[in-house]
Amino acid sequence: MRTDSRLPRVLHVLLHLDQLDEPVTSERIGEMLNTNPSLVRRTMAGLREAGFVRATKGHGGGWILLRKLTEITLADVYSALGSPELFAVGRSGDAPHCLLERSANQATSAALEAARATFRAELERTTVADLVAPHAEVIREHQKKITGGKRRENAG
Amino acid sequence: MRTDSRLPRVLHVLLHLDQLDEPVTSERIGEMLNTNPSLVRRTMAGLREAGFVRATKGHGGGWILLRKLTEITLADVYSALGSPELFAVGRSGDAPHCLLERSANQATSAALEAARATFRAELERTTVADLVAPHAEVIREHQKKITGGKRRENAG
DNA sequence: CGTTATGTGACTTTTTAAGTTACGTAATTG
DNA sequence: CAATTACGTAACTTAAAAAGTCACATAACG
Repeated sequence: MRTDSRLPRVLHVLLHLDQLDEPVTSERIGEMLNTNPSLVRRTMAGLREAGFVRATKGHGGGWILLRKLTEITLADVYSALGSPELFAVGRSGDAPHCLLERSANQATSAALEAARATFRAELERTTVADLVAPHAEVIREHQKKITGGKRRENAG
Repeated sequence: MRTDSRLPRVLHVLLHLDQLDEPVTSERIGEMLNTNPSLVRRTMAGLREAGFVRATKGHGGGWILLRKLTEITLADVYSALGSPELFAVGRSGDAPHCLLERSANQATSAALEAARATFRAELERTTVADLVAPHAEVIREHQKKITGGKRRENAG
């Protein structure tokens, strides 16, 4: 399969939504992600169902954040995407008859599950707000330029 | 892409090779793996180049183990396969211009790299011989039946 | 020499995310 | 109300990589 890039993509979107007070259309998000609105809507659907964002229709509609980024972990986001398959490597078959094949599968699974646990732990201990913490200053500068005089409250 | 099952497959093969004193043809290995000889040869090529096995041509030819399974770690095997891409999940692009996208990518990469390190560590601390340690007794019994009275071949 | 078996290149199949198209539904504006 | 905007979603196409297949050259053995 092609590499699944939904996680970094929606993280990217959440960070942008946090910077903009008005609803952002799928069209504009599509430009940010270099893709089209329909795919954006499909990808964001999980986040909507999870209650992290809301999408409104009609004029002035689009996507808005419902929760602070400090209250959303990467694990939450990953789950909202349906917990996509993490690995490109896997077992050789389901419940094979051969004992040796089962041993080979078990060993492979053990290593993969250990890796998955590390991945989950890493996602769980990181909030979306944490992503930009290292760049907080740069981003704040950048945001000033964008929003000009308008006042804005930053989550995180 | 389809799930990469080369690691468990070659582990399975190594375990079988360890049980059989004579060279095993790609044809027979193909039966064990439910695939065809050509794919077996391609998959095993890395193990040959790494010096773990040798393939001999002609009558009575086939694959034999060159090293003890206690001396081969799963990490060795994985490397011999060319260290296939572990993850189905990945970043969203290469060196994106947008700062927020980069942050999203970095966070994703951080979690993936942590998971990869765990995977590697797990592979490194396991030898191929370890895989069957839990089943040593059962396998020893099984092997007796196979090599016992009749000279007979093991399926799958 | 004939048979067996590997080594390898070229091609097809399979699988799944990504991408695309189309259209229904809902909300806002005039 | 009508037009426009924007989401929601179904259906389809594209892309990429492992798996699978086929063909054939090469080498070893008897």
